[in-house]
Amino acid sequence: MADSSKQPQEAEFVHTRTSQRCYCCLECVEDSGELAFEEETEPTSISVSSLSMASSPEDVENSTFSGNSLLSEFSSTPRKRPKTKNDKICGVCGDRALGYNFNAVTCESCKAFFRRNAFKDNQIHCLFKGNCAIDLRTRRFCPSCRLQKCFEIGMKRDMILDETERKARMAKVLSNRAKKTTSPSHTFIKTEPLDSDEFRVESSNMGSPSCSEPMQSPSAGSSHMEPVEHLFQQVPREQLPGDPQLYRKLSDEEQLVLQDIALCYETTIATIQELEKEQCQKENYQNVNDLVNNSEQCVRQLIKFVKRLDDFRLLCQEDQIAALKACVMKSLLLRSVAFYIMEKDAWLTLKGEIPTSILREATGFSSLHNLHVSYCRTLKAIVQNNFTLYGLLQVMIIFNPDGHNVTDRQLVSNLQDKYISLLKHYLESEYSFEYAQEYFVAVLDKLSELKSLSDRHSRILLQVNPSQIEPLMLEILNLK
DNA sequence: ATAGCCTTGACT
DNA sequence: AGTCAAGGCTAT
Repeated sequence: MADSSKQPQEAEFVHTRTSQRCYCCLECVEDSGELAFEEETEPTSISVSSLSMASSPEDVENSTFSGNSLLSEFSSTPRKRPKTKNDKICGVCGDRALGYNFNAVTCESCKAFFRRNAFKDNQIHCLFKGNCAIDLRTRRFCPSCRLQKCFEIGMKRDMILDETERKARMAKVLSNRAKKTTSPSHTFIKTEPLDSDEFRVESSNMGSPSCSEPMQSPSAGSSHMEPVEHLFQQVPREQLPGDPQLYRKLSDEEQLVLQDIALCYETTIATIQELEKEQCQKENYQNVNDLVNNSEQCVRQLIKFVKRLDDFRLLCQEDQIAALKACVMKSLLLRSVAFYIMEKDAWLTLKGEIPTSILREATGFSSLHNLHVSYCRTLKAIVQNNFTLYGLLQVMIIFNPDGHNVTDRQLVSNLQDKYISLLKHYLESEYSFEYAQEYFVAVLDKLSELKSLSDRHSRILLQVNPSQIEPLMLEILNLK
């Protein structure tokens, strides 16, 4: 999903992806974004939207600048590309440029510079007045001003692949290489499994990969947990009917959408799994402020996910923001399920495994803790590590017609319907018409349950001290 | 650390 | 097949 599917311009991005995968191709082909892109004639303008104070979307995502606005995250300010191959000039230093790098025309060296330094903006400082001239000769002298100029011309640091995406990319390269030398039978992501161990964590990282194991370690035996035998029981694979007629045959388009969603969700969730498992650092989770701030990475991943979701672009900008804000808490909860380790009653986080008890200790609410853990266990029993299901759930959460401040509720509802239907089809294709029903009901049941749990969590936000909350979280949770 | 070159996958 | 835009490698 990483790679060059990340296109430099929002308008083009929509078109590129939708022209192949989206249900609404006709609309997308003639999408006004594409037309606007062609008609735009001011190549060097830096759009200053009256609605947006941020100069670039990554201001939002990384929240290190002031004046953030989520609006800028979804606004497209297309610039026309240079007409010919050879008249490209690096927008940073004026050196010869070969093409777009991270959304702006730059030379190779500024491209590499940006890749190395885009996330160090608060570590490097100008030794002069912060307005050093940057040209081919002086570009090395002041990294701070060079980086600032990179941002000014529109370079986007969220286009730099993160560790997970890089690994995915390398995995693909290696897999292709292997294919060339050996047999060609390899699928990168399957959409079948509920019993899978293709949770692509290195096997040792998650303890036992099979969460359906009816075992509970002694350390996990808290009283609030349902016994495993009360959890959703999957139909053993050998019990499923053998006759292909009893399964739905997904259309090519449905398969593509499902694959896309699964991969999207997987890549935005896998970062943490790649990290080495360290000892728990409970001191990082002492109060609600810490809980909120430690969720920032998940919110960034959520933003990445929605940005890759074709249908999300069908919403107007205001609804995109509204839908995003409205789904944050539920999305975080869903992620907590994905990161939940049943055997240990813990979550895998950036800082290692954290026992779920931190939720009780940080908030002071053991009832909330019980509810949350119970939710993790019950949903995990259903979804296990199936990214297709997580992805579908995430999409259905995003397209919530009841979302606060959403204006075009009918459109949002229609989009949700589409994915509910896709979920049903998917389950029918995996578990047969006979068994799909109970999965379907179970999944939707958990989806509706999410609302009350999310409301409970939202209430503890009253405890936060806004002055101690990261800007992105302040904005997205409306804590300002 | 920088910058040029190379390899690669996605897309046209 | 060609183009584009990612990341990797490596001499400086």
